[in-house]
Amino acid sequence: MYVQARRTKLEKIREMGVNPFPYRFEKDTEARYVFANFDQLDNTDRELSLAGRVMTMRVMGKASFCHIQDESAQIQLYVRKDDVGEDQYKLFKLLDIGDIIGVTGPAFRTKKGEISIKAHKIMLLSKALRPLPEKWHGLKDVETRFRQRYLDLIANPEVRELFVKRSRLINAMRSFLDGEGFVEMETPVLQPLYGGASARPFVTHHNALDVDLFLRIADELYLKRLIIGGYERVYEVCKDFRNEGIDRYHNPEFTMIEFYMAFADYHDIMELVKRMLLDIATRVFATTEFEFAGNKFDLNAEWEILPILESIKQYAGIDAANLDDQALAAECERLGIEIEKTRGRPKILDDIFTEKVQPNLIQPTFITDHPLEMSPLAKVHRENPKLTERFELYIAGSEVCNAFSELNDPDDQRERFRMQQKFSKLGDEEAQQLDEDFLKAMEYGMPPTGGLGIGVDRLFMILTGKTNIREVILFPQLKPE
RNA sequence: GGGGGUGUAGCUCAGUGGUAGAGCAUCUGCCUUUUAAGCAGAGGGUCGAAGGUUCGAUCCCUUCCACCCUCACCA
Repeated sequence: MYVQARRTKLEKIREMGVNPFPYRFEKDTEARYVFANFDQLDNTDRELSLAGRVMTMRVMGKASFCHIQDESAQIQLYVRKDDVGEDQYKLFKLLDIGDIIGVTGPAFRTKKGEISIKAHKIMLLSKALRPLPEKWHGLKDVETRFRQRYLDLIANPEVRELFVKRSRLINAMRSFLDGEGFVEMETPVLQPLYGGASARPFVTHHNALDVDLFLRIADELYLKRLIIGGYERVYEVCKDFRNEGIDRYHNPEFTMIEFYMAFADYHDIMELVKRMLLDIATRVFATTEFEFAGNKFDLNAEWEILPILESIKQYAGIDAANLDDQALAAECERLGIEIEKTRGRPKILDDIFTEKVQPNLIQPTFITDHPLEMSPLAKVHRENPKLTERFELYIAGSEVCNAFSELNDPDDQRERFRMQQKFSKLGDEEAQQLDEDFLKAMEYGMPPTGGLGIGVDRLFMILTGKTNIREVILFPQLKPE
């Protein structure tokens, strides 16, 4: 019925000889500009052209007010019959909230003190056939907000600003890396083998080749091929796809940024990522202090470096290095940590870590030197053959990134893949695949390299205090209606 | 997958075993500086879906669907 009323108006507008969907409008001013420069604009004859969506209307017999919203702000229009003429005023009365219009006229301040535009000309730019969510209470229903994100963006300016921030954040990362001499590369989304992470993939099919292909779960192995190819600093901002559960920390497609730096080790990467996060936080948010889920942290604080076994000793009181598997399992039971007996020692350690250590890591903390079995792409620790040179950065109890001194010994890499194959046979659906093509590449010689991946959505959540990933992804995955 | 919650007008929300309510939006009339979106009046509902209990269900019961929270799984 709402739609019908609007269609009737649409016909009336057409009968007046007005095209309700014209082609362009010469917009020269943003609403925000008028507010920012009102002192120079007030009481001048300067004609400004603005355009935006009608958000409010107060229509009276011969003079009316409305607000239009453009990308920058909302501004009031004063439309007087004597100023715009009989026909335009008639047209104005046929407008609805939601219509997109252009206006030309000078800026002034009303009796009540609101900065406004006195319309000399009004132009309908697009007729809206459906009513907008109400303006006073706004749009709150989260399902509508996610399913019809455009309504969320129209109704909730802070959401519009949030996604601009997201864009700026990614831009800042690119600009930081570019400044460090990195080059952004593009690697395949469709891969004959999936690799570079432990996760279940999406499978698709290429008809002409008649082969199954996987949507990438990471771009790691391709970026390393580029390091082998002679680029010394590469990165990629990429969408990865993981065929796993959806919850407030996981969306099936998500954004990663990975970078690889030849001749560097994981210590260099720690230093680099710290500089990078400080740089982008300062540039995008103009602060280093944040709060996420009630936890305050400061990127300017000291970033502790804590080997994972040390962290377990410190927070769980378990000296895992000196315990055999049985004793370890007994300790878990004592602490009330449920473990699956079938899982190997690394998984048990991971469970302890997740349960007892991770929630305590509020200030930026590098957790380092993970056991070998957990890290099939990381280089053996130079001082302990059971460990790898790896770190994960934790902030506010969340993992933000994962990095290694990259494994570049092809024979060792082959062994690691074989170990993964064993896990796979034991039923680990996330075990990594043996990639002969990648091994071949490495056999041509890969320089010592440090590499890192940052989950961009997670990082952005932490920096904006959003505790649901759907708040930071424009079109999050939902079940079909 | 388990537990808890939500689903009522375009939007935000009340409510009841006896044919459904408010504010805003919509429609009509009035109005040349209004504004929580002017004043007055009017219209508007498959009460998430299907079944059951009942003389009668939006309300009680069952199943299903979607979303939120939480646990599990999972980076």
